[in-house]
Amino acid sequence: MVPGVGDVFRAIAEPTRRALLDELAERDGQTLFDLCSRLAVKHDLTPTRQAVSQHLAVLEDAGLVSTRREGRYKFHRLDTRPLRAIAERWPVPPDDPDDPEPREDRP
Amino acid sequence: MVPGVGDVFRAIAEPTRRALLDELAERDGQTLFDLCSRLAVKHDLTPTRQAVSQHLAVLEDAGLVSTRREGRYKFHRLDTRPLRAIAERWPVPPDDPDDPEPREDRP
DNA sequence: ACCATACGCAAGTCCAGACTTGCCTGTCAA
DNA sequence: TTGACAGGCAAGTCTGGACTTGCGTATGGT
Repeated sequence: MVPGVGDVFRAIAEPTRRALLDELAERDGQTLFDLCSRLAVKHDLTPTRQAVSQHLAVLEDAGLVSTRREGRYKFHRLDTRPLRAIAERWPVPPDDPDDPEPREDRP
Repeated sequence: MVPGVGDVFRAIAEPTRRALLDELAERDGQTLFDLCSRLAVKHDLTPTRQAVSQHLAVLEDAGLVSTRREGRYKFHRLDTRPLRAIAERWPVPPDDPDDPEPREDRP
């Protein structure tokens, strides 16, 4: 498929998909089953294998994940470059330490 | 409401809301009606006033838009700081010019 | 007082998309 | 070949959320 960059924004709108990106950021080249078990153990997420597979497809569509087949395995790799479009679209001012502003809710 | 930063990711997943952010990035302090007409003229989007109002509420929830009441007017202001969480969560490598990678689909 | 303006609230409709279920294909090892 | 394993495909369910409709509430002008 020619990368029309199937909506990066929509891709990262889903918590499970964000967790998948987190996992891949920590360790590249994981398989579908690897990611399934890591989601369960580290994120308390227990979607079915097919659900995860569909999420990975969305991420791949968005260009955020690239894959490499090897025998019966399919390895997944994170590609953060599409995220650059966000930073470029709405430039963020430099961080101001004493600025009581919302922080993200991650563990 | 205490800013739990009501999902910044979900907020920017919607095309109309992204257009609203674009408008506010270009000109701060616009009212609901201002934004409605600009959406129509510049983005070919014609949602009803209520739809836009609801979108703005979502953006405000996410901390991406702050508001200031003045008489019967309510002015909206863009705040990109919550977007910093995205850049920090998945660091983007420095730009490599000869790198045939997806670009965004904006006009 | 009156009316237009600027906006909010609440209930209802409707569809994209997240998730499941069931079955199928391909790969490797014994 | 047989079985286990890694993954894909397709159809169906169901819920969140985008959008509309209709009415209500302030504010400001004349």
